Amino acid sequence: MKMSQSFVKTLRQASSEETTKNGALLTRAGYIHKEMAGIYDFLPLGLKVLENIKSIIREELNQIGCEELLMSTLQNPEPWEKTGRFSNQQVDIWFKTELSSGGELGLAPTHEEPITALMKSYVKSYKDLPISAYQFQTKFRNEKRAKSGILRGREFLMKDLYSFHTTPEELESYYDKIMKVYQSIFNRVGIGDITFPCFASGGIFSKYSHEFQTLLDVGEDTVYYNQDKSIVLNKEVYTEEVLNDLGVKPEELQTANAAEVGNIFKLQTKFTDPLDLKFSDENNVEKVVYMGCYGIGVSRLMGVIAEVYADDKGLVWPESIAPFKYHLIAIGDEGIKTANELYRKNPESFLYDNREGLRVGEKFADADLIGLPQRIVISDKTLAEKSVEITDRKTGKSDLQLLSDFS
RNA sequence: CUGGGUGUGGCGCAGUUGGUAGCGCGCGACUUUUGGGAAGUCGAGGCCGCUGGUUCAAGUCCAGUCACCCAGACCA
Repeated sequence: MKMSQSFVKTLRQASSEETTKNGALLTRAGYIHKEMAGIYDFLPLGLKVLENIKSIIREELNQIGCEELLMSTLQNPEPWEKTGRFSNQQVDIWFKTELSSGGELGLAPTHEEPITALMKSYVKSYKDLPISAYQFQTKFRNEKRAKSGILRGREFLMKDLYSFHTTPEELESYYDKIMKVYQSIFNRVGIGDITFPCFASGGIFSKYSHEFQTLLDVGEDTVYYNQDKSIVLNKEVYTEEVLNDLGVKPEELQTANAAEVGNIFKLQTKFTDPLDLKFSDENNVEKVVYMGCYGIGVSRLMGVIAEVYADDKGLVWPESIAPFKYHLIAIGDEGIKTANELYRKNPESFLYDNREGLRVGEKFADADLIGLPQRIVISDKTLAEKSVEITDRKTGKSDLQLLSDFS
């Protein structure tokens, strides 16, 4: 991408409304634009990061046989009424709207009901199971208090996966499988070492669930963990009973702030029962389908990663999700000529700061702010060595590398 | 939702006891500069969140309303 061709501009100062690193830096660097509290646009660079995260998730899920689909945002109240979740008393974060004919609709805050209803068209026999289907979808939740940049929004991108099984045992082993896949996803996006499966409340679904919590100062959750972090539990389930279940004593636990980046539930028949999703077994006996659901807040994850890696100069992206690998800056006529050639050969790899009339200092500052893994500078100085200068964003270390290595 | 705070050019802010707005950055043009956010000259840009009220006169006072921020509560 050539910066001269982008409508986006970096900002020296973020709006004072952005009080977190992720909100302020993503705004300044031109990744996001705020519409309203908890409602953001993703600009070209931000979209690329989102897409890169999605690709990693997609790869990992497809690898274990999950199928991707895309469901509707507008929700028919009918299946939700069968589980009691259309009522504002039960679920108080609905955005609702209506048809011109007067009928009521909801904007999906999640998709357990519609996907269970959908599966009724396709699940008849034990031969049809198991099924696992996921989507990347914009969810709407009328949060009383949106905050922390893109960490808690009213409109956000979520990956939601649902699995359907013939027995609780099959659900159990699938759940364990997803747990491992999630670890792998969080490793690949660069936060594996500070992200842990965490015992949490099952909410209205079940006694316990697992959250994936990333240790983070601005995280909204408080977690307790032991030394090697093999046991992590959310404050909301910090009771004597739970500590006994897990076999830990209070004095063995430390506390930290954390952000929930994923959550997995064994729903059992919580939804399949009221929505009447059944199958016939080998003996032609009708049974209720067992179900699990597994979420990752994709846009939140982007914010968490920004927050985790950012330094005082700006963003620092892990290479796996960076919008581009290289930030290209040319100095002098010869430098520009060489940079143009380099860019032409492989435009996908470079964010090329070819803006005219800027001093290099500004370009360097913007490169630090935007946070691509490596900055490449081409000038008379480097060309004299038939080289380019490569600076690692994270360590700040510079090296000359032969120009020929890039062709 | 409860408590506190804030709304003034794109962004950050200042506006004394009421007398129809100013600074910095950014933006545009030109000149000189050019390996870490340059300098000069000229210039554009605001019915002060919105509505109503008090007053000869409201950015300033009063009431209402909306939005945003923080803390808490909530969070499938």
